[in-house]
Amino acid sequence: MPVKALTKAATIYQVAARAGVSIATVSRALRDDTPVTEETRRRVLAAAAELDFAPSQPARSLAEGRHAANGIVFPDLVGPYYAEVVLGYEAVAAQLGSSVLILATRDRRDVAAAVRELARRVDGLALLGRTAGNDVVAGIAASRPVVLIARDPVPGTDSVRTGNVHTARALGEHLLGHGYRRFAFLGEPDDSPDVAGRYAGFRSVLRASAGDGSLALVPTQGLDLEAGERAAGDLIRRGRPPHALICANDELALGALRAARDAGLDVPGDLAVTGWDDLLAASFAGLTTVAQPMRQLGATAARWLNRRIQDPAPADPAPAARRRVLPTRLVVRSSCGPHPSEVHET
Amino acid sequence: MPVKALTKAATIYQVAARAGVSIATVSRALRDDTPVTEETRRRVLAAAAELDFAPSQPARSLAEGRHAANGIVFPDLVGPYYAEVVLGYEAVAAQLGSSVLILATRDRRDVAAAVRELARRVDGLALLGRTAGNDVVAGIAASRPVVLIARDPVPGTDSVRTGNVHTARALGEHLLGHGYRRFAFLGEPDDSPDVAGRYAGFRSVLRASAGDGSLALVPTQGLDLEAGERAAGDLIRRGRPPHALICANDELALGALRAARDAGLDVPGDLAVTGWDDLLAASFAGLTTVAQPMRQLGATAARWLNRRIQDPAPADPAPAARRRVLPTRLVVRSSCGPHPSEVHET
DNA sequence: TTGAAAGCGGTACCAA
DNA sequence: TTGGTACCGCTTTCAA
Repeated sequence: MPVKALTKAATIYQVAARAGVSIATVSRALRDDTPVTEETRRRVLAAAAELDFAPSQPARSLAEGRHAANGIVFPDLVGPYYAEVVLGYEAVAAQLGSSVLILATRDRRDVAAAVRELARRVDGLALLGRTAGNDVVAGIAASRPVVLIARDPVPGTDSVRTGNVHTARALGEHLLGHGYRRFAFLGEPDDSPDVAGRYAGFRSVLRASAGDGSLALVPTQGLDLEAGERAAGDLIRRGRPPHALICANDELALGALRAARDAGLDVPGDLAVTGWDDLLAASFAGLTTVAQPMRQLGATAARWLNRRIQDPAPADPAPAARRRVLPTRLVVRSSCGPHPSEVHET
Repeated sequence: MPVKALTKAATIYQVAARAGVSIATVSRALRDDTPVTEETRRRVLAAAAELDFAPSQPARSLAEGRHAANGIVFPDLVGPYYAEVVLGYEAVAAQLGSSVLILATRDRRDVAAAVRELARRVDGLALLGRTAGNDVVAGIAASRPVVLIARDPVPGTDSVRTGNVHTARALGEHLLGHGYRRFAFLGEPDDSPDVAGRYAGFRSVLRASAGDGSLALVPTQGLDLEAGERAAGDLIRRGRPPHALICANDELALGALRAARDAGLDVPGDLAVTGWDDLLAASFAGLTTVAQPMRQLGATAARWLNRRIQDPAPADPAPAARRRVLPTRLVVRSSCGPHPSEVHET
């Protein structure tokens, strides 16, 4: 079979000529809503098929005044967290007839420009985490629907997130139940609202517990495995480690587990460790952690965007921003102490 | 600060009017390549800024005859594998000035239609794994550059993949070196060319080794953790398990580890287990496995597409399809026997 | 250096 | 039910 040469796509004019009708009729026949004789439609479809015709999306977007595409911006895609969110977003967007454009801000120079550029190509936009400044968000939200995911709300903009405080409390109570009293929190609350929420929630439990518990904050450089290993290692070497190490996420916790192992400490005997996210690796490391409905985050964002795009969006009585906090779930494993497979719902 | 109302974007005409020039001049001033007086440019830029002007991408695409966007199709995004590939792709595409559209075929009804639809929106397309039939690929490749990633090559179409046979051999030799003789391969070679390659490579080692080794094929339903757990569990219960279980990927292997643990078998004492992919979880499970340059797969695809799009693409002496096989690396851990941290490059 | 105008490939209104 | 045609918003000759 010979390799077909790259052919430039056929246009609606060629189809019209071939079918012996006007381009208006071709357009109608192809978008089967409008009145067209069965015979005419047949001829048009035949011509289109012969020419392997596919309408130009830019032309269509220009004429229709919509992109039929949504965007999603995320910091990264390593670790299942963002990937799951993106997946949930894509699934719903596709189902609602929109393509999905992605933008990873990872190690990009000018994030603001990139986000604005993306905005020019989509009907609506989801921003995951702290990927762009509030000013950028506000600027974009002025011209098209925006939904914030897992991020501090910006006035007038929709946002979905998962609960941190509530489950952090549940975690704290669980650990107090184990009898631990000296805690350390691994992570930088200033780095992300999620971390801040987790820290705050945990701290509030200790405060409420009649003061018989201490909590040290151990800031980390980032949220990855190496950062956890380093910070936990330092903490351990400094002597007199806490009873329990609350890590802002699973990667930090996995790093902490490594550090503990390297230092010859038994987990949870000498040191209890907990994480957040419930990565696959957490299950194999026996890590007590918190599971989040990540896919639902993305799905909700996509659904909301679709609604905003559909609706006329009344300009003056500015529509109230939607807010939603999805529930998370405490997953108890062995790293926090001896009781195998209890699971708390929150 | 009041919430700004959704405003329809300004057009080039409004900018032109405001700056007191023609739209042609605005266009030139904004794409700074063409000759425009400094004074004129200043006025145009000012007007554009005041109106918060951003050119319409569909209009631009239509006029320029290019989308300035590439697409990537993948089965899923769970597990780091695809995510990494997508990330590598996005990074390079962005750097080369293209936006990225994604399409997850996961549980979609009409994949072929979705892929064709995506093709209408991009200048070039990368297909990851067995996401669309060869006929669909050929059809799309006729009109625009396509690169296949981790998939059997289609005549006339570029493709990048990682090596399977070679490293599978290295793995086989390593295990023979451990003294194992009775092997089982977990996975369905017919499911994917990768699995087929790994199986073939491993088998060839045994064949070459003077026949003193046996290899049973244990087909699985899919490549996920549960499938591995089920298949390995069945195998173990059937009695007389092999010395070593070669799993087609890490998820299967992790499942097998669970099954072994549940059956009270010691790994690697009673049963050695190996995987493929080097997931994060593999490291915590002490799993011997094979690491692949996933990000490079995506990056290479993006780079090739860009080149194809740039070049005139001579139609008649049909340009030869590019092929590349990226090297993989054997990662030896504890699950295959007692020698802690040796690492083979392949 | 600038402006006028012809596309780019569709959609949709208005007549016929 | 169909055709003619005016847009959609931008790029890019061609002249001035």
